[in-house]
Amino acid sequence: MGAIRTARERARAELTQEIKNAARRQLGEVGAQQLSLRAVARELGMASSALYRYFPNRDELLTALIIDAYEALGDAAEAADATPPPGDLRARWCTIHHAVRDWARAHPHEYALIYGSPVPGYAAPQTTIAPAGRVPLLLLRLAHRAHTEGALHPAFDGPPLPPTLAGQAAAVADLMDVPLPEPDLTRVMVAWIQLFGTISFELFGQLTGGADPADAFFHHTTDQMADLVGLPH
Amino acid sequence: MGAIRTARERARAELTQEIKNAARRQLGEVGAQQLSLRAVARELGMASSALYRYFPNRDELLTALIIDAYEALGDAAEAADATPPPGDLRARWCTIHHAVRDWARAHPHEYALIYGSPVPGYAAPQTTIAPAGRVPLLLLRLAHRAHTEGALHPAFDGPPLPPTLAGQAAAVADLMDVPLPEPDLTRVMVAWIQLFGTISFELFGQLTGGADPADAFFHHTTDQMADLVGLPH
DNA sequence: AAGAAAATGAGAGCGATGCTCTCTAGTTTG
DNA sequence: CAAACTAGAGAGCATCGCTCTCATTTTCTT
Repeated sequence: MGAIRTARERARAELTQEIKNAARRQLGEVGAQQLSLRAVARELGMASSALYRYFPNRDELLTALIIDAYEALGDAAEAADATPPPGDLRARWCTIHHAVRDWARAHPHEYALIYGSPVPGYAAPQTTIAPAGRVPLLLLRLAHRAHTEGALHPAFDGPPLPPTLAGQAAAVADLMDVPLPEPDLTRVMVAWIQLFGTISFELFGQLTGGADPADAFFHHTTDQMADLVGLPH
Repeated sequence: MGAIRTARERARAELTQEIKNAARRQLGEVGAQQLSLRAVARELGMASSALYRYFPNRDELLTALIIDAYEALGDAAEAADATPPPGDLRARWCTIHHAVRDWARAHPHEYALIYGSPVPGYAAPQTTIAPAGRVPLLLLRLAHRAHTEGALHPAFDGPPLPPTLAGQAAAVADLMDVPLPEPDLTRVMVAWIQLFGTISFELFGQLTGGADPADAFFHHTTDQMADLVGLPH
């Protein structure tokens, strides 16, 4: 399967990559809105119509970039997660958080592509769901390990879960294969939203005039969310 | 100043409004990306070039819509805030949260315009800052009133504030004219980010397969954040 | 090995966009 | 009333996404 048989297939795979690379470069320069197939073709020295042999339309190219971005972010988070001692769950939690933020600030347009407003009339295809779940999965597993070690002690209980929410949380636990009690899982979801909410606000300028630069605030909320979730010190 | 002198000025003011209205209608139908000046001009029965007498370019039109959207959201939040008994701070908190979510779901494209990824190469002009602060200001004032009544009791303290963050929080308190202790103000910021982070995730499809529909989750986190901030029951 | 089939790339072209320029008709101001 | 200003229309430019056709090259089948 991995082996590429004919020369044509090899050339096709390479050109597909080169197109994505050129597109990603332009994405970083002018943003998704201005990304133009013709400009990509120009950069590669080919006719614009030839691009349509590789991507049926502009949206499909963007979708490919979206998936790549999710994977790159997932890679960055997992690589960072491997740095601290595996048993130091809080250090791993914080390291992941900062890795996500660092990646977002290093690739703002790619971040905007996956966590900004989706292209209108564009529904995220099934293929994006799995890669999009990598970061929350990391966080869930950390909490789960703390839980199995009996070391998960949330800062406060909060209101009890209504049945609907408990059911959804159980479904997520099942889907992700992370058997965490519903209230704990819900708290991780809150922390997950806080993580990306903070980064989005920072990148999209909502923090301007408030907590900008946001380093201190981000560091603080990362810790606070670890407390909320209940990771040990 | 409010009085419009000449017939020409009156006509200009009206046409400016009609252009914005038509643009807002199209925004709701096709989204910001596809919003076309020519289509707006067509709808109004005028030449596309005539639009440029009113808005120097497409971005300026969008900026006008952005400001209107912030104001509409602020109006919705303030109107909702006036519903519960003024002394029931927790009810007001929850009502504001739900009003913001309801407005966002009723006007997803306008929400995406102000809380999605900003148009690339587009910096939010100064004129958007004040209207953008209306919702967080409401939340801050609620917390402040609870504080002056001695009724603000956060669910947990969390880590102590580093000096940088304390300074920024103090600056916000000063700017917003809400003299709230820095740790309390920081907690309100967390809740504010949680509010918009949750709505963005819901609207932009990140919750798909997890907490979707998000009613139960949203209700729960609203309450949880009220606990975190320390509003009385 | 030879011929059929499939994939690839180039070019022209369509309808549409944002925006500029020029010209005309009308309004306001001194 | 005349000069200055303003609003609108129309033509035009460069660009875009995308389609269609045609020639060339590669692969598959016999």
